[in-house]
Amino acid sequence: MLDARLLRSDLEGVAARLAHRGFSLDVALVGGLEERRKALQVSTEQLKNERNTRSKAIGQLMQQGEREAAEAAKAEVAELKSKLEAVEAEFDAVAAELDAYLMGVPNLPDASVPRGADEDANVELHRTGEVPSFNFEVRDHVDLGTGLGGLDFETATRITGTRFVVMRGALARLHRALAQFMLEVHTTEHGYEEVNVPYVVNADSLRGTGQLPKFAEDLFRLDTESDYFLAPTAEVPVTNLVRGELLDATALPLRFVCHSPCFRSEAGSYGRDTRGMIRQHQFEKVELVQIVPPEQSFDALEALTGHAEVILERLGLPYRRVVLCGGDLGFSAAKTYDLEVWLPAQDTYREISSCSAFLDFQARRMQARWRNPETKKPEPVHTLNGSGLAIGRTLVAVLENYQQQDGSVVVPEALRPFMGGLEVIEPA
RNA sequence: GGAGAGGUGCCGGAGUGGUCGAACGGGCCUGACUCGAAAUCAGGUGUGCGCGCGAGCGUACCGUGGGUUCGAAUCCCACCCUCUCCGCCA
Repeated sequence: MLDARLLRSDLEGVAARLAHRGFSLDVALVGGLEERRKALQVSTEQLKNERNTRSKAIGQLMQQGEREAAEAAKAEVAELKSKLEAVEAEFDAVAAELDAYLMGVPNLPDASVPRGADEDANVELHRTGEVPSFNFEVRDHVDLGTGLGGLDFETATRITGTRFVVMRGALARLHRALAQFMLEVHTTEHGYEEVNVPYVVNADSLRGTGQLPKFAEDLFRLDTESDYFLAPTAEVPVTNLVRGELLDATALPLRFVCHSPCFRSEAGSYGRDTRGMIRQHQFEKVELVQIVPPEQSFDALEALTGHAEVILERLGLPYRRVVLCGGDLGFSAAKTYDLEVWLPAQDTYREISSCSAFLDFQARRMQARWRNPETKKPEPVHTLNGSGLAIGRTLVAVLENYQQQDGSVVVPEALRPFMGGLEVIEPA
């Protein structure tokens, strides 16, 4: 949610900034609604004031035993009341319309975000790690995983449907080792508190982080009666830890790391990444979330992205960092770095982590505040999150980058302590 | 799932139709006393929204949402949550 005051004071400026991310703000609509809202709010509050004052007077008349005067006053206020109801109904309608529109308006891109319409305009910032060269025909993770007897897409399809996978044996263990390794690094080296949260979240939480109201079709809803949804990312439950809170300055920054499954309907991505584990309805992720004082936001984004990069580096996976252009920015983000890992079989870099600063956008929706010691006033906190990392895609990257000619896969050294010292996963 | 009790401010806890944003106690902050501290005394101490350059004023908020009423923390309805007991269960 954008700052209503900013919207009022500089509607054109806001529209211009939103245009950078390809969103066209309906200036006439917002301006018109805002004008009506103001007039209606002022007059409803005036009428309420009058009603309250006169009702109190009636109370006094009653106590003084002046029944006739009281009855007369009641009749008058009753008249006032019907007028108030009409104005208030109009105000409610206008306020609801304005609010509904604004809940669908994305965050302002930061000034440092490159211009551009889509991912082609994203800017690569650096590449790290050596892209491996193979003197044999590389296999993709599907062939490798199937050959190792550990990835089974057909059985998953029988159990559930497409875009699910069954992992077995050493690969299931490798998958678990990745999660453990990431949690271990982030908790012991990067100062994150591990949290375990519900994977089913309510609509208020989803509105708070920005998945609702606009992106309902991307979510799995448990049933039409309740407002329960499967979490599409731990960002939702973890960021909402502070929803409605007024935090003391000494409590910040908060850093949370959470390993969780993620559920996405992937509506609208039919035909994309249909092979393998790249795009699944269910996958696991280790998520990093930070709640910080406003002035620390961008430093925290650099730090958090760096924390995710450490995982890639320790695993010896080549990757690059790109900064998303305005047009490729997610709904709630002001600035986003994507980390893309090298996938030999696709001969390209693929997203494995997305790290974003949301500034006060989510906090405003969530009413997550801190007491600024300078102003002594409650102000929205700033939120950030990033994958540290997506586990399924990391598994894909490990398999493909560490494959051997005979179809075996070398276990990256960093993972061996989590796999009982196993060095190589041999074909079944 | 069944039966009962209950949800009030930072905490405890009053308040069952009128001047209640809310007694009282505790906590916290400021000041006085003190060399300093304790104790004591005095004062202060919520949040959202709106209007206003501002001091400030208005409005809303006593689990949530509706309703009754001139007026609701207080009455009515629905829902949510917590606790106790029973049932079931990892």
